[in-house]
Amino acid sequence: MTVRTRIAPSPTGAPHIGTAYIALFNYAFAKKNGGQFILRIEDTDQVRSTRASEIAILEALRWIGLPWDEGPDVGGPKGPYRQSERTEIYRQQCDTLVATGKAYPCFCSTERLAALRQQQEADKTRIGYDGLCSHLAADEIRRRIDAGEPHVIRLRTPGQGECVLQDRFRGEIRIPWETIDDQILLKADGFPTYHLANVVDDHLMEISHVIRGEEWISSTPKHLLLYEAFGWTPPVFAHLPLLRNPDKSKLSKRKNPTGILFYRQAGYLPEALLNFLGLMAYSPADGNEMFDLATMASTFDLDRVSLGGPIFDIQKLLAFNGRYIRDLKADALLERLKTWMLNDEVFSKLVPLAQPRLNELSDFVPMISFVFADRLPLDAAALTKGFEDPLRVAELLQVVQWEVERAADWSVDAIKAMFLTIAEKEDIKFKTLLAICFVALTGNTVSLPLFDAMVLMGRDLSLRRVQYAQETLAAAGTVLSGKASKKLMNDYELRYRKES
RNA sequence: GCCCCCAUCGUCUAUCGGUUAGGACACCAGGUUCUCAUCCUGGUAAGCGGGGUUCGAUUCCCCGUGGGGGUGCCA
Repeated sequence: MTVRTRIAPSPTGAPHIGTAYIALFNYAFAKKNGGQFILRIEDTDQVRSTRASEIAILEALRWIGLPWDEGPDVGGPKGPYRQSERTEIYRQQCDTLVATGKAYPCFCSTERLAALRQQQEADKTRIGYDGLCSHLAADEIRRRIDAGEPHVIRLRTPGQGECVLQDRFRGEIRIPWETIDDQILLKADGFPTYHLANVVDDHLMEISHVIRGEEWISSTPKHLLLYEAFGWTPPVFAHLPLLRNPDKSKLSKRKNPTGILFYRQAGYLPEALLNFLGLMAYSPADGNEMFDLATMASTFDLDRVSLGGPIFDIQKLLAFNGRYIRDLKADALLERLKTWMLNDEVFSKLVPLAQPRLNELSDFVPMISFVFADRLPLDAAALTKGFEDPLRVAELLQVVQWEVERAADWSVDAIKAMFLTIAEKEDIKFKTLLAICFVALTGNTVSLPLFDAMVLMGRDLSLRRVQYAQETLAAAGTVLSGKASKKLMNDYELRYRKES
């Protein structure tokens, strides 16, 4: 049997470090066995998926150095590799399930579902969908569909007994069927959910081993049930432990830089990052901590994967990165610096911004240096200058962080519009808001045009700077209490999201 | 609440019943160096608790405890 693995990211945001981590293990396992590694884009969420995010994901994976044998850009025999281009396949497959009674149409409204969820929450009996539509008579189903009533397709689950699944790392896992409700397979918009698309694609693309995050264990019974319903042989499942924040929670951008592109921008070497990721939940048999991708791919052993959730410790990554940089020959390092940021492409953007502010040529480098830095030395007092209540600054930075995360587009115009919105909603002068941001983003009260600089630094580094500023305030004792944060978030959701 | 997973230094981990429990990052001390960094040497630091199984448990089993994940017309 040919080993085929895949990484299946969802293009709904900045390419995540966790994606690279899972991809690395899939790649290593496939290559160790002379198999193929496939990239599949899971863009079944029409609302959140963007092409920009997809492009960024491919760019990030390419940068970090994990090549795929088949994918949306390079094609392959089992394409297309973008789920939004395969909807007809899912619909057909789903029809066969409905025809055999293994799945059924459900007409329940989202309102009813929300009420049901609320009720179950109150009764402390969370069991999910109650199966109201699972016993509808055939003629009624016909009638309602013909009437054009919106509906979804649900998978019929056993409701009793238990699902016994084999995890490559953990062995047998037993999950009672009664804890698994009738999962939606096809949404009202005709798009499949992850569960359907994932199973259909893994089968059609002949994926032999599904190496994915631990977060998927609890939905594996649904997947197994689907394989059975289709009469297909399921792949081997291997659930890797999740990367964690220092506080042990699932790695999140709130507490860590999680964007792959942040690491590129901050000046990490892709081979160092990859090596470090390969140390998460894994240790090579020879005990040598420093290894390249080819070595990992040729010696990889699933039996050497450990299951405790590893904390993504930037401190150690930094030390690794330093070793990699120091091991470079000087001329090779120079080349790295050029490809990184020190090149004419970047300078040509910077020169026109700096020129009006130059008196001596030697002013140039100090003026632009913040663009090339990771963390800037910051002074809490400079951030809160002119504000009676420093907590107000902490709030504003938090709002800026959220808006930067959600900005649809990363251009000068979009960033300007973003800040105008914030100034208006926060009832604060544009100028006053920007003063804080100048300090946070550039480390100075006077600097190059902020929005241009932010475009050059990229979203991930800009975001990180805002977080550094928040940390600086926190270190000076200006911290939003848990309660205040929560209130701020609710306020934010209401004022920024609902109306826009 | 319910279901599932996990558990060795602060962190990443080695150990696949018998070890002075090893390495790496961080930290501390010393040395090399015009400073600093690098580099070298040394040091502090761990088997969550309780029951079993066994001649012997960090290792196997059970129960607690702790942490994590899931419980979406998100993946």
